[in-house]
Amino acid sequence: MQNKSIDTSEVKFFERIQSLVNSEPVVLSKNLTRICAVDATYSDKDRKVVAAAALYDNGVLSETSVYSGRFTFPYHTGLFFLHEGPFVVAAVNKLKVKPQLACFDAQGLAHPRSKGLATICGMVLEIPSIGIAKTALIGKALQYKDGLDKLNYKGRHVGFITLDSAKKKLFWSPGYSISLEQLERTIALHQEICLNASREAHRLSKIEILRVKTKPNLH
DNA sequence: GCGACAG
DNA sequence: ATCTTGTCGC
Repeated sequence: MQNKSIDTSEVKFFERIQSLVNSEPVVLSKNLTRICAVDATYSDKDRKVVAAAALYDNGVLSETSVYSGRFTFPYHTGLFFLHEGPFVVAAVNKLKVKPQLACFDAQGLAHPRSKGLATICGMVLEIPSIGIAKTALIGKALQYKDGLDKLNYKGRHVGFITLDSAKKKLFWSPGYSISLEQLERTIALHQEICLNASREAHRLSKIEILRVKTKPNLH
């Protein structure tokens, strides 16, 4: 049901392009203070989408942005970036201050073609990025450290698994211009900021779509 | 071959 | 994710 609106040749075509994506990474800042998260909320009935970004500076919310639009490309597993990417990228671009790290509610490396939305969007933005997903798309858990599992796929380490404050699993994977080692360090040092920013972005996009739905003429 | 499948 | 009411449980 979810992929009936995409032609099989379209799927193959976009998957191929995704596989070929490759770009020189920028460098993750040594002094990481500006971290943003971005999320989107949908109204499937009228195809409206609102993306919201929340920027934290030194652990404090410093700026937010919202982008409202209407989606055309449907959700299709593995091609999520085509569905949501344009909107979350637009929201991050509306921030006046450029983040040093962007967190996406999606996969990065932990993807069948190693390049989920977090990877693609970080590359488009030229901002180092990570994916923090609530469920896994691929891979299995391997015990690693206390409170930190590794996510493995086809014998490869592709990410980490943590538990949030409600003890629900979170699947972290490197996005653009970030190594697994840098991701592990980021989790150790900035996990709470990343999750606070994600919650704030989620909350804002939810609030904003209600406003958009109440005023149909504004979009 | 069949099922699963980020949001 | 969204569409949706009441309901079960800590």
